[in-house]
Amino acid sequence: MAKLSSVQQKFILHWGEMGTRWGINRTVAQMHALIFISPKPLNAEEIADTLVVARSNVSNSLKELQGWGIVKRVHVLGDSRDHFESMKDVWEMFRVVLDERKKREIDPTVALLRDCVAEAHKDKETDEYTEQKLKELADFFDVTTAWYGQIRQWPTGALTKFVKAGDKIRKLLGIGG
Amino acid sequence: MAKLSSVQQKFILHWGEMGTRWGINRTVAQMHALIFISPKPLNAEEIADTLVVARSNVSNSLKELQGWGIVKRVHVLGDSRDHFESMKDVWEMFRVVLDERKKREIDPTVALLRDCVAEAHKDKETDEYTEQKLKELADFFDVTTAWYGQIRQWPTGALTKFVKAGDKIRKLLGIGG
DNA sequence: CTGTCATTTCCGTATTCACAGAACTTGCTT
DNA sequence: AAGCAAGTTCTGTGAATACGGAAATGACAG
Repeated sequence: MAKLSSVQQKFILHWGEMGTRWGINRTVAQMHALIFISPKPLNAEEIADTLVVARSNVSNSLKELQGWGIVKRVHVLGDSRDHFESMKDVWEMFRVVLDERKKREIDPTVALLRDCVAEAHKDKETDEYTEQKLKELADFFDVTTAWYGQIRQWPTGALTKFVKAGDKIRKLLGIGG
Repeated sequence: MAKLSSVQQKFILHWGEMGTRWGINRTVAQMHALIFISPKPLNAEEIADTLVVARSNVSNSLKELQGWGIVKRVHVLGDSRDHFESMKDVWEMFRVVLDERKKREIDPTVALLRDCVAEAHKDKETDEYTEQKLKELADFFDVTTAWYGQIRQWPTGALTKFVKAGDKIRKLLGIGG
């Protein structure tokens, strides 16, 4: 994988750009792309050579990816160096990322919103309207996270079934469409 | 709203941080927070004064927010200046943002992935495994976007019903849990 | 114990991005 | 038609972040 094919390059560059759009460092995302499409575990040097970035950069970015839980350190027989491979299943990979983002970002946000609502209710300076809007936001996150909590444990493939069952679901819930 | 209450400040700052985590400029997110919790439409100067940022910055950020479709220009009787207000309904607001992100980021990604898969299938340099993984990614996005296409048109409140109907849904889809 | 290889940490530089202020444009008012 | 107010665009500066290279640490073999 030292030399990338045109297709591999295209994908890795695009994935890097996607990363930046979602608050993920470009090279972290590129590294993830590379490891994800690699048929075999890669060591740090291979990664650095392939993407033309410094070893130190690779080291830090690998730690980041492992922090997200989507890349794991593995060992290759007869090679003392650390190797890295990606979580293989796409569905599980996104589930892991979403779980992590929920933990890091959504949960603290809901907590803060609840605090704000409580405080706003007491103080005199905060407008009634503001309090209402913050409450709506908090409720929104509560519902969506509860809902995510349900579907996250569906087996892979259930979502496809769900899409196909569209009408039935609507009837079951008694909603228009 | 020229002077912010402690609660308002806390929320606006947090929302700004959240923005950066999701690839949105901090002050753009702060401005959105401010406009969202404001009981009345705000003009550019008020926003600049309240958040202590330059008018030019406000002008650009407002354009950005309008580009996302979650802030609109409105007029106030007896005032020639432009005023701005946020989309009021939280659910619709997030629907709009998700639609936009799908259009800007997901759709082009799927298109690129399909290109990559097709090209990889022809060329000799790209590993079979890589092709397989890219296909899985593309399929993943196809299913999730189709699924989003369904629930995005559910009326507000349907998601709550959905959460409560958890078991029934699972049975209907014939999946374990 | 010593030397080698792999990895991580540290630090200064470089690149990128955000932003303020000025210049410019538009449109209204008289 | 000149002046003013509001809004936008442009440009240089500053801050934040990313990154490369050097130094340090750790792991192992002889």
